[in-house]
Amino acid sequence: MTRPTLEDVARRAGVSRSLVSLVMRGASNVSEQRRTAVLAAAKDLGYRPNANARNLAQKRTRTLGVVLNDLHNPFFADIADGAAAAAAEHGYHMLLGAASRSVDAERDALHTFMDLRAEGVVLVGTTLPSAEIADAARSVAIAVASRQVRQPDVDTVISDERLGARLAVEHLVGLGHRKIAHIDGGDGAGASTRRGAYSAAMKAFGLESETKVVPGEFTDLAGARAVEQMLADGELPTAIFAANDLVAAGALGSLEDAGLAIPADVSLVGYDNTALAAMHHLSLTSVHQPRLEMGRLAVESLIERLEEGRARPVRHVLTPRLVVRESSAAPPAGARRNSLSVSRAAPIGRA
Amino acid sequence: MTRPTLEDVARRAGVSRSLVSLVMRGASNVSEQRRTAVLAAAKDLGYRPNANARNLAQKRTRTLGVVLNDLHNPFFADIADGAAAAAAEHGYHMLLGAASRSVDAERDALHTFMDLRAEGVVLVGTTLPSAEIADAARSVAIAVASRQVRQPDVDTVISDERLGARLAVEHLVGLGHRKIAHIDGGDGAGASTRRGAYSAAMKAFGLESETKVVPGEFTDLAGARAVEQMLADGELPTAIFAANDLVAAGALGSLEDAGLAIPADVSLVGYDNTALAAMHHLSLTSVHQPRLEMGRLAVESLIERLEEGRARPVRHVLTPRLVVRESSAAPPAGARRNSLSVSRAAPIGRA
DNA sequence: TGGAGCGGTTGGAGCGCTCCAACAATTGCA
DNA sequence: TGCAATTGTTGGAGCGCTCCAACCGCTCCA
Repeated sequence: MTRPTLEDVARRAGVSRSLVSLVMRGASNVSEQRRTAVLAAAKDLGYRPNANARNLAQKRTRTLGVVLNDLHNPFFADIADGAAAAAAEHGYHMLLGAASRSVDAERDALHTFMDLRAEGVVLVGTTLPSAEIADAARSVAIAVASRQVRQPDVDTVISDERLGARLAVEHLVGLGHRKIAHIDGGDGAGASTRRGAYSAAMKAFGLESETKVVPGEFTDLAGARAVEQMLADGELPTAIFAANDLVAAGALGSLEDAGLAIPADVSLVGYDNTALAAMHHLSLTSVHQPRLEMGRLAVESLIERLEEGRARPVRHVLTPRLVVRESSAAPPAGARRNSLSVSRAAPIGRA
Repeated sequence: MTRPTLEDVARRAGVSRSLVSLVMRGASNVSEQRRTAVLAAAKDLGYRPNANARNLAQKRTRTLGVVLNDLHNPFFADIADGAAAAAAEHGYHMLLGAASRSVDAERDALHTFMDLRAEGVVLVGTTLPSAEIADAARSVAIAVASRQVRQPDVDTVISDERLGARLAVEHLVGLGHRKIAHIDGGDGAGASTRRGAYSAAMKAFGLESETKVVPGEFTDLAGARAVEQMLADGELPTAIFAANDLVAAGALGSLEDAGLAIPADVSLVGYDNTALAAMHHLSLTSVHQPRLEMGRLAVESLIERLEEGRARPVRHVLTPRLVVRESSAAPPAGARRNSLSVSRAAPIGRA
């Protein structure tokens, strides 16, 4: 598999290496005759320029790396898509590195990009210690998406979590709810921020005393369990604000199994507005984050650093919005002053 | 951001470039004293070897590229995870290229990897013309996962679709179903194979006359629409074999909305056994493909080519299995000889 | 008629590394 | 005691490209 080089093409076309190089780079002042000769020779030989040699000689790579904490998270996938679109528009190659939720894998991917001399790296949802990020930022432009990192030289793109939680709570309060519980994401990435934002929102609406956080994690099973726990404790609220859509979906399942109707008996709000929430069958009210936009801004921040020489770090805080679907409505008539007393009925909907 | 080179490290440590190179590559016969001196100098300077220069000089990269047709497909993500694990075990770097379901983006990613002189490339679910794949295979080792490609020099890893469909149909037949419809994936990747496999399975069980393909695509909305269509036509079968889990989920929603219970009134089988199917709330019986294994085998095929010099192409056909959950059961009592006559009831489960 | 200017082309140096032959310093053994 | 073998270290060539100064042959115009 020894691939042809510039030299081979030059020889076959009867020109110098330099001329071939010019043609390959699409230079303008090359005679049409030679250009076609070179192109033909290149095609015959199946020649493709060696990017390693080119990068070395040019001292630039026009490549951006994106490190994804988890390939399975649709939220991250959207950010990557947004980043890809922006990279393409600006004429950069984009490479991905996937870390299966392992810090070591994240570090590996970051180092691989640094070694390849990627000009910038976007870290998406990574759990790398900020000191390491700051360290890397000394030799490559770095933007962090979907995580708070306050470091000089590191750009960040996040969405306003406090606002997101407030939108959810406000919506529910507007519908007449007071007992609004939060099933949290445990120690998942961003869970504590969201939990805090929920508490703050409750307080802002004078519902501090109704604040209730039920421990969970970012899975549907955790959502289901949390609801079962609430049912067992006889402390079901009239509305649940779940840490994300997956948790909300799990909660919904358990509620229906318990014979409760959504949203007639209990309202449900998720977070992230994933495809799951949009599913006709679930139709979850959910807080949307502008994911594509986040990826795009991360890349554009890098490009500002690279091409306009910006040095001062930038923080983008994007505005989430609430997408209202069918999982939220006014609380049941009798529940406005009291907590709903649950009569466990036989499951319906599934025989 | 001009990064330090070997030369800089050598000067600072008071040794030759060669010695630094040896240390960086972990060579054994270097005195302990110099090794620590070099390491210290490298650390002070924040030195990381330039992979471009190294790859160029070494004429190898120990890098594999993975081109994903779609970052959002959890099926592909699992294949990538399997590939990553195998690559790491064999000491290769793995880079991802994501194409948002665009052939052009797939081609771009493939070419980027070829230009970087990746030693092998795994194409996951790509829609690239086979001629192009064959062409690329002349200069880099290529394995294709989750798609049929019969080309010399190209390894393939697929799962046995005919068996998968047979498992689904067999399961339903075993439960007593005869009217088993298929909601297909339209012209999505692999949809026609699956459709054919369904027809073949129906025939194998002597149910050729009951064969019914309802057109759809790989979305939950299509699944929902297909069911609505069947309801409108008054031709609801007792069981539905959906092209994938998303379609099954959509179908389930429409069925429940129509007041039908799953699996009491209609049984449902999905495909891919995604996280969606496993969700407590849906609990879909589904055909599982060994996805991680597929990724692993793709990478191992490449490594056989690279390290053992295998030239003859290899085709891995993996065995799917059925994961039975709660969406399938025996057909309703009266339905065994006749088609179910649907009495449209008010939706339940959701008020 | 003799430059200046221009489009097109070329050789050579250099990018940061590896690899190899060669060498210096030590050790082992006849 | 002499020489081979061994261990540790080094300079230089070369990987495949880009970039730059220089050059060639023309045309154009003073």
